[in-house]
Amino acid sequence: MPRAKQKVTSLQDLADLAGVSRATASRALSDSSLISDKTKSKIRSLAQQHNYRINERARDFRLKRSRVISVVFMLDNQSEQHMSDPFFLEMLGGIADSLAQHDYDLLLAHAPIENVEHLRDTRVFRNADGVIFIGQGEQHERLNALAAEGTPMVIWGSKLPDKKYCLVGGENEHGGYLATRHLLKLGRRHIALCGRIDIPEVAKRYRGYQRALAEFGVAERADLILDVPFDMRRAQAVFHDVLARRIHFDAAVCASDVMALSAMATFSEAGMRVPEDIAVVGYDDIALAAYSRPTLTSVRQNIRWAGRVLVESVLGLINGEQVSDTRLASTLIVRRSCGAPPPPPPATAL
Amino acid sequence: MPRAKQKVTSLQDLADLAGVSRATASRALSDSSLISDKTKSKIRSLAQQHNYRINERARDFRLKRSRVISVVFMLDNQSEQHMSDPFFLEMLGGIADSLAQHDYDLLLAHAPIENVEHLRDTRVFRNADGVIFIGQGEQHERLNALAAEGTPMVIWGSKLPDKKYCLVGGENEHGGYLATRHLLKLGRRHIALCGRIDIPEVAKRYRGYQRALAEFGVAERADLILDVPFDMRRAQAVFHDVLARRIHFDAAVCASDVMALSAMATFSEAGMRVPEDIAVVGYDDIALAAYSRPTLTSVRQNIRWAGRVLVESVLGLINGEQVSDTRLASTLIVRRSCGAPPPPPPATAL
DNA sequence: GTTGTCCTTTCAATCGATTGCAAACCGAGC
DNA sequence: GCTCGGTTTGCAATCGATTGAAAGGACAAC
Repeated sequence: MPRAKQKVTSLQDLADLAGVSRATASRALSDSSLISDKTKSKIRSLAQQHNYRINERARDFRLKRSRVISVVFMLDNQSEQHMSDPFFLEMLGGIADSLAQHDYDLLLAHAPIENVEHLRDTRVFRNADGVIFIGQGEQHERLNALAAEGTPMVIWGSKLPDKKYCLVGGENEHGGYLATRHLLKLGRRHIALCGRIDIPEVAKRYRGYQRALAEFGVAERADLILDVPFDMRRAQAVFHDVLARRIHFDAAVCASDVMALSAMATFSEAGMRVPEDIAVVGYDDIALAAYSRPTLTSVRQNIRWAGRVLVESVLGLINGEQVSDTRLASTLIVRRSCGAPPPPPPATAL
Repeated sequence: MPRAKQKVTSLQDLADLAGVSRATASRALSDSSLISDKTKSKIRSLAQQHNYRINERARDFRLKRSRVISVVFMLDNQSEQHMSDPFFLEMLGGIADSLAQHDYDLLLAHAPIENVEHLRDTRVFRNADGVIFIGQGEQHERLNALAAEGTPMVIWGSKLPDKKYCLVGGENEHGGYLATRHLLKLGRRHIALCGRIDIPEVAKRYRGYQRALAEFGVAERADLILDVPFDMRRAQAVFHDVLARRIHFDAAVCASDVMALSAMATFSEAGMRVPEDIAVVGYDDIALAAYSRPTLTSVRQNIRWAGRVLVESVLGLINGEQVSDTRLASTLIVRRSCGAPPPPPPATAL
C-alpha cells in the first residue's frame, strides 16, 4: 500500500526517502552497474510509489544536450502563404512521430530561401542538438558553410557537387523521367516542364525529363521549360501568362501536386479540357491528389518514411556515427483519368 | 579593432574578461538598475566583441521555465494519415510564427482522440510552460481535469457547459448557418450535413444548420445528418455508402474543405453533376479550395490569425494574466461555380 | 589482529545561469 | 579622521541532475 504521498520532485527528495545519497539514487535509476540490485529495486519502487519523474531539462542541462532537433523549411522568398503545401505537413508529421519515438523535441522554423546563415546564431542552431532542413533552396554554399561548423545536420534535397552535408532525397532524376515517359507513352509530344530549375531537386527532374524526351526522339523546346514557383498564387499567374502567350503544348510535368492542381484549374478555366487537351502529371502524390477531378497522376515519394530516415540520420550524426546519404525510391502512381484518351496513338520509339 | 577572439562561452568567461564577477555580468546583460551605466556598456561591448551569447537553456533551467509550448493535435482515432488536412498546417504555421516571435519553442505532439489524460506525465506537459490543443475531440471532461492541474492551457474548439479551460474558437453556429443559408438561397431544399456531431464544433454548426432550415421553413430530415469522419479515406467510404442507399439530397454542408473535396470527387465519380445535381459547401477555406474544379464555396476562418491568438492567450496565462475566451469571425466565401445553376428558382421564405 | 580485496555507497565538483544579502567604495558632512 | 548614505559590486546559495574519485564495509586470508 503506497504511503501517503508527499511531493517528491527532485532526486534529493527521493534519495532522502530511501536513506541514500543523491548519487546512489541517480545511479539506481540509470541502471548503473555500480549499484546493487537490492538498492536499485528499493529506489525504483519508491520512485514508482511517489510518482517521481526525473527532471529531463535538468539532466539535459547537465549533459549539455537539449534533445531538441530543429526542422527548417526552406520557403520561397515572397510567398505569402508560408507553408500551405500538404507535402510539408506530411513530411513534418513523419519527422514529428519519429522524433517523439526517440524522445526528442522538435523546434519548428522556416528560413527565407535567400539566407540560412543567419540561423547560426539563433535558437534554431544554438538550442538544438541537430538540424533538419527541408529543401536546399538555392543555398548549397551556405549550407556547406553551416555544416562545416560541426552541428549535426541533415538535408532533404538533391545531391550536388562539393556537398559537405548529409543528404536524404528522392530519386528526382528517375521521377522526372517516369513522369515524362508516362506522357510520351500516351502520345504527347509537347510536354511542358513546370518548376524552378534553379532548385536542385527540380534540376534533377529536368534531367530525367530530357532523358525521356531523348529516348522517344522528341526535341526539347526551350519555351516549354516554364519557371513556375511553388507558391500557388504565383504559380497560377505564370500559367495564365503562358496561356496568354499562346504557347502550344499538350501536357505538363509539374514539380508538385499543388502546382499540378493549380495548373489543371487554370487550364480548364481557360476552356481547355484536362486531360484531353492538356494532360498533367504531378509530384509527391499528396492525399488530395486522389480526390481531385480529374484525378491526378503523380510521382509518389514516401514522405512519411522520408521523415523517419531524416530523423534517424541526424540522430546517427549526433551519436557520432558515420552516416551516409540515402536515396528513397520514387514510383509513378497512374490514375485513370489522366490517361484516358490519348489523342494520337502511342508512337513507340523506345 | 576586436582583439583576438578566444572562446567566451560562459558568463564566467565574460566576467573574467571584464574584471568583474559573474553576478555583475549577469546583471549588466539583463539591464539591472543595480549596475552603473559605465559597467554595463563595458560588459555589453565586450560581449559583442567576443560574440558571446547567453546560454538560454541554462537560464531557463535556473528560472524553472522551458520556453516551450506544446501543440497537441487531436486526431481521429483510426485515421492512418495522421494529419493530412492542410487546415492543420495552416494553423501550425500561424502558431509557429507567433511562438518564434516571442522566443518560444514548439513541441509538436498528437494525441489519440480517446484519451488525452496520459499526456499529463509525458514531456508534452512536463517539459512545457504551456499547452495548446487543436480540437477538443470528445474529451471535454478530460481536458477539464488537465486544466485543473494548473498547467497553462488553451484549446481551439467550441464552448461547452462547465468548461474550465481557456478557449479560442470560430463562430461555428454562425458558420453552419451561413453555409446552409447559402444553399437554401440557391433553392436547395434537401441539404445534407456532413460531419461528426459528437464533436463540439460540428455540433454548433449543426445548430446553425437547423436555424437556417427553420428560417426557410424547411423540415429537417434525420437521414441527411451524415456521420462523416474527417479522415479522407473513411469519409469517402461513408459517401459511397450514402449513395448506395439512394438517399436523395441536392446539397451538402461539409465540416471541412477536405471532406467537401472528397464528397465532390465521390459524387461526380458516381455520375452526378456538381454543383448542378449536388451543391457542396466546405469549411475552412483552405488554399486549395480555390483551385478545385468546380471551385469550392467555403466558410472561412482566419486560421493563421487563430494561431496567433492561441499563442497570445497561452502566454498570457503563463504570465498570470486573466485571459478570456476569444471567438473569431467566420465569413462565407462564395465561389461562382457552386452557385451557377440553381435547379428550382429561389423560394424566398425569409 | 591486521591487511588486502572487492563491492557498494558517498563526497563534492560541475553544467551556466540568477539573485538576496553583505561588503566595498566614494564623496560629503561633521 | 571618522561616520554616514547611497551607489556599485561581490559572495555564495540555488536550480536538479551526473560522475570521477575517495571512503566505507564485509569478508577472507595470513
